[in-house]
Amino acid sequence: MTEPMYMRISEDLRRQIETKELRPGEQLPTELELRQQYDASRNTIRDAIKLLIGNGLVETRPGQGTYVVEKMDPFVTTLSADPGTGAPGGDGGAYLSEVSEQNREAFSSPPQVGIQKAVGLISARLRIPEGTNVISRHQQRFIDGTPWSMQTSFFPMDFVTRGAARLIGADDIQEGMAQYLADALGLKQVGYRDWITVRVPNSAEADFLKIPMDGRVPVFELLRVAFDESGTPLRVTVTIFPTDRNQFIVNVGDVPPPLSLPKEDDQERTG
Amino acid sequence: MTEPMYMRISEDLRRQIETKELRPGEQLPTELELRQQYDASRNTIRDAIKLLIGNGLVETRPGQGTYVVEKMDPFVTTLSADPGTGAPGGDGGAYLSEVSEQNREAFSSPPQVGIQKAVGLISARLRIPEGTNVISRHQQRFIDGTPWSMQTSFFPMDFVTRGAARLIGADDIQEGMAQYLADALGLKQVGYRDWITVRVPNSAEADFLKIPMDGRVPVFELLRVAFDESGTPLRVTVTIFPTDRNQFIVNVGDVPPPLSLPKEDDQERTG
DNA sequence: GCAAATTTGTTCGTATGTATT
DNA sequence: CAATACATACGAACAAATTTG
Repeated sequence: MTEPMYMRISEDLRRQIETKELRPGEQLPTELELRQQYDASRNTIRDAIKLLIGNGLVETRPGQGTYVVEKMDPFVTTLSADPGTGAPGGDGGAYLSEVSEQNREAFSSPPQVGIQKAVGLISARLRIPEGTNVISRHQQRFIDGTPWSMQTSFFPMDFVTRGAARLIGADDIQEGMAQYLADALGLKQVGYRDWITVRVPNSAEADFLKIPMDGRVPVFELLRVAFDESGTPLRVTVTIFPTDRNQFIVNVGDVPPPLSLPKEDDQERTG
Repeated sequence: MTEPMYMRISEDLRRQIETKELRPGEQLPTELELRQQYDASRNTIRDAIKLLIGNGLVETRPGQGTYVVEKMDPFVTTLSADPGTGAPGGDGGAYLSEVSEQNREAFSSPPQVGIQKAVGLISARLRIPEGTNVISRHQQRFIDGTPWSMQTSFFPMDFVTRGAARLIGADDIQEGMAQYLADALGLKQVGYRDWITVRVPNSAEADFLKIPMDGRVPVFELLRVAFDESGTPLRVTVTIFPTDRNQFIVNVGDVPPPLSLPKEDDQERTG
């Protein structure tokens, strides 16, 4: 009796989904039907479904119903690459190639370029005074037509005056940002630091990523600071990924290639 | 008018917190008071507070009230270490030393050791048949008295029969697991792969980590598979971290040491 | 194209349970 | 034990999105 009703309902529905009693793509009973099945109020049913959404097991479509998510393979971003070699995963340059390796169709919107004053976190990470102008480049990304991530990169303004004019152009930099900064300014990127946090989306993020704006689906915030040989920050990139369809992998040392893409989302009870 | 009321209330309260109008540790008005202030129902107030909890800005204490979280510095786990050198962050061995570097007091519960049958994800990652016996070692961890993470490691059963008897002892392995396996079995760990996902906690996790069990605070699930020189998995470790007080850092290539611990949680609007 | 029916989203009100002071 | 405050659960109404006739 100690376990709340919404949790028991959620666990029962989860079991049905994991045992394929409810198949991917299938519609769950409506809230009204579930209310009758479990003899609970509509709000209690909705509390139960919220937990399933947080687990990425179902999605709700207003006006239609609640559906078991198609086992859309989660997109896996590898944060660590062979140091020195190819561009790292998750970064602008490597995005398209990494996606195509997984037999998926990637698309990036043209960059929305702007100039703004660096404040707070951005100025601190770029190590420039608050209020200094910075270039921002914002892109929205899709995989197989599904909105996947939102990325904004920030560069010191003087990169442009020193010769990297394409930074303020609204065109993709095909060769990759690290390569372009090396070519245009002689700045050699030797490493980066990623900082991973989780929070609830703001309304702009929820809107683009097609996730509920009430916080049931959190987002990863990946903040990447790239450095040159002298340890000077070259750029700050913030990427937002919805947690219901994104995962990260970090390889350290010698590791064998993955056997296959993860296909199980099993919740092993580790407690 | 398009933005729901609970969201506008949440944003107003967030502004008050970020401008220190409501100071860390301070109690928010009670739900009843907020209901009067914003002329909203109690459920709407609670929806607004849910978003603040998801952002790690406030916490609710039943019977007491809702409080602005003390700017408990988030614990930052570094997933990538100098390859070859010290034990990696987040793993059992390095946990205590990494924490003390941040001037914090760490404590690990004695391991709860058991033998269970490998199923699903565990057997797949250890590359052993389903149903094979594995050793599990479970620990709960605290920092400065606050529950911080729950970790369970899984080892093939034959490690014990081959000489690693301490694996089934309920004592800490002080020298670190990688070192012990090298000493006892001659198995040399040369790398590992981390796989980061986010989900809602189960009731056991919510109970220990002192987070609401209704999914307002998600958890990181960090799955680490360590490999030896031949690419054979040595162990699988699953660690659960509540997202409201944990962050990860990944360093790739040459990066300068962090200037200081992150102290700002500013939500830069990146959209 | 429009209206009705269906389904989820938001908001209100109320009552009772549980934890803390 | 009583008071306070959050947690759970019930019921109801209207709005917004979608599908169907």
